[in-house]
Amino acid sequence: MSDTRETTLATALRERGQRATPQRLAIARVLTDLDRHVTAEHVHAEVSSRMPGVSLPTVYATLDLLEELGLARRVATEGGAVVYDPRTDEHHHLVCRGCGAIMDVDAAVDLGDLRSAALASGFQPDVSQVVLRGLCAQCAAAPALSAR
Amino acid sequence: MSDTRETTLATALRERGQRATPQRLAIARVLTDLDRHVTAEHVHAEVSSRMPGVSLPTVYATLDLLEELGLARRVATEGGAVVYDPRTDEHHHLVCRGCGAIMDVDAAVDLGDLRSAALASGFQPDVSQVVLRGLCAQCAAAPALSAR
DNA sequence: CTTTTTGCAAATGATTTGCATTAAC
DNA sequence: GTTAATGCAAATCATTTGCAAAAAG
Repeated sequence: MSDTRETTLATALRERGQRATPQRLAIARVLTDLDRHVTAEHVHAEVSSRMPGVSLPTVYATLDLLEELGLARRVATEGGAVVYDPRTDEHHHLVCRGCGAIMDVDAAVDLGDLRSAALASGFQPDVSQVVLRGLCAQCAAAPALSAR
Repeated sequence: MSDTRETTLATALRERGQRATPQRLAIARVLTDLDRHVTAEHVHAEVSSRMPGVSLPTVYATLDLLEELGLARRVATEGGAVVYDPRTDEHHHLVCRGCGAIMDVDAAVDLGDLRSAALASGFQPDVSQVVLRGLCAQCAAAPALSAR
């Protein structure tokens, strides 16, 4: 099944006139294997253990590419941290202001009115993203740890 | 009325054992005067024209402080840009993937289910934020300009 | 063969930090 | 007088860029 996935990526790349390099396939696989929110450094560390020599610039470029292809989503927290999310289905995020953890939430949010308002102003929305900031269970229980 | 606002800020600061310095008051005033999404550099430029000598680190520190006090909101776009928003009422954002512009949208979004799901997992949400990515009217009209 | 992609090293740019001086309270 | 806040310069950190060498198609 991972072969299928890789073939899919390889095909998608070739259709765009781009090349299915082993680095790109490895990075894509790492992203789905880790299956959580990861930074570029994170991906680099993991891919390096599997395929030594892959450079950080290549990781950044490939993550951008995967986002363009819709195989990953870039998530920015208000804190400024940027992570990549292997889940591409519509879901939302909780960001803890204490420890910075980012968690998925599966709950439906009706953005109909918002999209209508956007369209009315001439804006053409594609992706949407909802972020709830607050305290995660651990940080709420131990407020001292999250004090500045 | 701006005096009232400054007094409010000064009072809030003193209650926290912090000092109402002229720099802080000036930065807060600049934020409300500009009344749009601004970067720290932006604020620095404007405050410098009114009160030469204010340093960038002070601007950063003060913007953090204002956010803590609930007088400004930090908004991070997936592109990585960080801006401060003087509006503290609940509203949402449109981010153009062509030119990077950030616009406000006033439309109600019912986050009830999302908040419930968050609470159910032990997370205590406070601020919420919805971001819609897409193309603004200008970038949609002139796609060549936003091509990579 | 041709063109893209890579890795390296260096550049960039935003934000933060250390520390002595200054200013609030 | 005490303590917090400022300005400066330097440090840090993530991300991007230029370019020659390597690899994909």
